[in-house]
Amino acid sequence: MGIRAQQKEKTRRALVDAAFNQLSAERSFSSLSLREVAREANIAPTSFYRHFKDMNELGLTMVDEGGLTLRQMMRKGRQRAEVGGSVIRISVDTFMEVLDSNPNVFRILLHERSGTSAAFRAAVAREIEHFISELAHYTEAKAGRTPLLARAQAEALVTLVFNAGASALDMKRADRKILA
Amino acid sequence: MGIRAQQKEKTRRALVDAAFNQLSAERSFSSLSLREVAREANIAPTSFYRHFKDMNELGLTMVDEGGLTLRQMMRKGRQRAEVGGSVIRISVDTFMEVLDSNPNVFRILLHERSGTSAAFRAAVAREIEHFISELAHYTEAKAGRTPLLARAQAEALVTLVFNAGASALDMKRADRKILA
DNA sequence: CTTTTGAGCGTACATCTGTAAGCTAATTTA
DNA sequence: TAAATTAGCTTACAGATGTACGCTCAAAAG
Repeated sequence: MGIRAQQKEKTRRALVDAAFNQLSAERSFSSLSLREVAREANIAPTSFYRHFKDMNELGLTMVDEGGLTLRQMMRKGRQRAEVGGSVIRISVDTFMEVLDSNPNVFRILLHERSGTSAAFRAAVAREIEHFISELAHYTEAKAGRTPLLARAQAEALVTLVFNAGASALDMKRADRKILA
Repeated sequence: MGIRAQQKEKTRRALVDAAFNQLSAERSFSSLSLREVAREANIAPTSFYRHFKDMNELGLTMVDEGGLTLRQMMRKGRQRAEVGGSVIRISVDTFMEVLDSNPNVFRILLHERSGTSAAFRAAVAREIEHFISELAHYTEAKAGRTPLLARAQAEALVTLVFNAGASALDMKRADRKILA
């Protein structure tokens, strides 16, 4: 990759990271302005357009990237669990760890799931679907579930964990343990 | 009530209604501006302050009012069901009707549940808690559930229905029937 | 009847927003 | 080496926002 493309990628990353860093319990993606993100990334507002058509495009990138990150962490968790223990227990625990280390990644999925952009909602739904099918395939292969049951259980688990995750975001560590 | 208080109440209603009417799949409460709401209610922007301290206060009023409306409709549904039929079936059907006739009331609860204001999230959580305990009391009294089981079932049902409701918002009537 | 209150208005202002236009300078291409 | 490309910048502008201030005039209070 040429010097030029390399630098461009770096700035693009700075934009994505800046946006993720600005997310918090009090700040949703849709409340971020293009200028704020550019400021945090240390580029001129108008340079933003060299990387994304608009804030919407940035947001969709973040949803995709965030979903991928989350899935990778969950996969890592399941691998660690190969040794033994219930899939559910492991999944829940891993998820709680994710919540602790990457709250903003979860936040954007959670918030935009019920957001105002149909494209966002669809993107989040797609990511959640990935979670479900990965988990279902896992229990099918490892625990010998029938496809139908595996799917149904995975769906229920992901829905529950997602909702519980939302509550957990507002909790202190001690209360999270009880919730888990 | 004096003429004056009467007129004030009328304007206040106009504000709340204006805000509800501006909600849609593409427009969340937090994206509404004070000026937009005032415009829709046909008052000067600065007159808004005669009724609410800020947009936040309006929003909390809407969450409270919306939650109340929803609960009343669900109660009506259960009464209609006294004649016979499963509580679950009736609850789900009633809820779908509500979604059809008052989508914006549901929208604000759904969206602000994962919103950026802790006060909003708490308010929504309180409303959901109301739903749960009302349903639990009902099944306890009518179907003879033990308190613990009634509570657990009510919690699960409300969570599931709420999530399903979110999906249903994006569906056409035919698909909603399948979901129900 | 006189005084006080307060809902609603108009004006004004500082601040922020997205984005258009055009330049610069370094990299890439030919 | 010369020409073309392009990431990032500066300047600029029109529009929107929240809200301070002070006025009016009808209703309420005394």
